[in-house]
Amino acid sequence: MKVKTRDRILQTSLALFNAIGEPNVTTLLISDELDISPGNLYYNFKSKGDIVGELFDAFEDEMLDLITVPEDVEISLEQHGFFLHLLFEAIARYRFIYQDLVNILSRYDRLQARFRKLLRKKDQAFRTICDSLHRQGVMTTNARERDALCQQLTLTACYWISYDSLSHLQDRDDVNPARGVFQMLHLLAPYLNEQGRMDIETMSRDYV
Amino acid sequence: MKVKTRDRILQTSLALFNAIGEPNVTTLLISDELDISPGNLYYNFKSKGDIVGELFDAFEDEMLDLITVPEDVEISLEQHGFFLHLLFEAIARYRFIYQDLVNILSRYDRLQARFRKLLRKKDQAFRTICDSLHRQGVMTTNARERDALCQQLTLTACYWISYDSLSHLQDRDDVNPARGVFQMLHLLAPYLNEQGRMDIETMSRDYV
DNA sequence: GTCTATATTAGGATAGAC
DNA sequence: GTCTATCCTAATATAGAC
Repeated sequence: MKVKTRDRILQTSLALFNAIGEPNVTTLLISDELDISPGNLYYNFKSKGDIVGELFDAFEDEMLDLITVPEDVEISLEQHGFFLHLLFEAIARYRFIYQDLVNILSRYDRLQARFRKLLRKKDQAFRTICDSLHRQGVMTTNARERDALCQQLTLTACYWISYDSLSHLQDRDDVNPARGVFQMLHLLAPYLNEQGRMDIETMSRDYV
Repeated sequence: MKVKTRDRILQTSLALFNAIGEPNVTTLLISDELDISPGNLYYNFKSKGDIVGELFDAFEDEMLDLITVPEDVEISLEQHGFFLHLLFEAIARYRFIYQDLVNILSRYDRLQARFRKLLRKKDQAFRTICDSLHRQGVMTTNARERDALCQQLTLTACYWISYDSLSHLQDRDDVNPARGVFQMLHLLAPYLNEQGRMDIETMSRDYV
């Protein structure tokens, strides 16, 4: 059975947004890429903003799924690394949001509060993980250090992909989450015990 | 003597760009704000891109001035704090560049290489400072830690202002550099000796 | 559901009078 | 140097036939 036009529009829009930036993608470009007419596009979506909105819905769903970390189980460093990997993959899939964040949130202002909420939840997730590592004796921080660290993790998760494509003059297409995960783990490193630091080294080696 | 129209255009454009984002500022809005005609604006500047270009020139000058750190003098933690303060002030003055970075660099592509160069120089400046702190025995890192740290400092300097205005639902106008400086110093903290960590605490207290 | 053709705007930019 | 009037283009969106 054929994929519905509506879904093809979403897929192609996402790909184009990620590739050249949402503000640079016109509805005409999307329909051209799909070999359909602009009229057809507008039959399926009331506006370009609706396409963005629906992609954001999907993004939000994936994120919420991911960053809901249970508070009552202990999390190993390795699990944390895996979590980061999934997180950076999800971000990469919807990187258009991150690459023009201020612009997009200012033009589609219903998205602002929702994105902010995700940030807060992400921060909370990192906090839960840090606390778990602390309880296990893998990590040592006081409350202020932990808060600054988690804030730094949230910021880095948010902007790493932009920074990475800026400094590595690479194709906007092939994004390797490994460097991001690596950088995030290195933020934890100074607060880990000897064993933890060694684990991180091992993980980074297996990774690249 | 009156300020030249040309300069007033630059000032007002900068203010508007910072306030609502460069992509949202039309040439008509600029001329309206100044109570001059759009024709007058175009008499002084060939295009909107030229205004952006000239503001970028000024930004580049200020930055180059700032991040040229001498390698043969030792730098105290306090001096480093002062340097960061100046850096964040300069970034705040030209925050429109940072807030729509990908977008602006993609539309005015002559700026890309130049911005990248600034990033590299900034990274270099941090490296010089870290090395000096290391020589003074204030800071201890191996080469890899130092590189990851400097990269993290560069990234944070670049995006802190966006992140800050995102998480603190504040006016885009009043930007306090203190939080940014604070966050940057806290990235160094785990690698400092006892005295250094205490100095940072003192500095952050005096600061807020 | 899909097309073609067209309306509507808005933004960047120019011409020519003063 | 400054203004008014206007042009050009590109982008969003709609109408109506098939």
